[in-house]
Amino acid sequence: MPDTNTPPSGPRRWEMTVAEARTVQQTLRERLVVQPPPGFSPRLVAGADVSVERFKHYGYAAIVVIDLQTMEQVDEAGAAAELRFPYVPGYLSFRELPPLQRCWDALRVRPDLVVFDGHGYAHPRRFGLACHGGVLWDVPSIGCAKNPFIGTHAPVGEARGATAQIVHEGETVGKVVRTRAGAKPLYVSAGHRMDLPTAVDLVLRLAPRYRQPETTRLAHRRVNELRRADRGG
DNA sequence: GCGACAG
DNA sequence: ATCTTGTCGC
Repeated sequence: MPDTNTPPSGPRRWEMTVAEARTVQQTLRERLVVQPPPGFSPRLVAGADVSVERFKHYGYAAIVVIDLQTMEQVDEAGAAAELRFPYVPGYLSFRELPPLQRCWDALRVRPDLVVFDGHGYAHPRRFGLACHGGVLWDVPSIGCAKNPFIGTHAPVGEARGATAQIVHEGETVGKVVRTRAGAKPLYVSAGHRMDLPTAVDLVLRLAPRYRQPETTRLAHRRVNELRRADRGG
């Protein structure tokens, strides 16, 4: 019987079936906090991302931390690891969190917020990657995906800052956010210790110029460096 | 039953 | 996610 990845510490096992993973999601979901801490004003913001070699089961993960005031990087950690869970829509966290966990453990600073490259609350069981990671690490988090997953939404305005609600099963689970005019919008949802308005506000602050939040851009650049540097060596 | 389906 | 160059546009 697999461990349920009980936070905040203890042995965590990732060898499990999709059915078992679903049970883990439903169990951990009860720990999800849907409001940010009182007076939440993050300074250290982390971005997490994973890169996978095509047709391989090897992944390169990275977490990069920036100071929101200066937008400058203040810490970073990377890790290469075998991905022991397949990509199954709805269970992305079980594939990406193991290598990201190693990055998290290696960080020298404790971020006030983590932005994940994937959905959070906008998930079939309301427990996407950002929710799972946030609960495991007990840190406020945001899900910021490049593509839609669940729900429907009205057309998004063309101007930067325009948004549209993502509705699923009669509930607003996230928002489509235009971070840059002329670019595809982002799909934002709350993770742990977070709410939708705060998540949208932070994503726009983190992406003043480019489509993706600065945290995601840096993490993405880092994992690709790790992947390219590893082949041939 | 059929199609859809984060990275 | 990854395979991939140049090219159109602000």
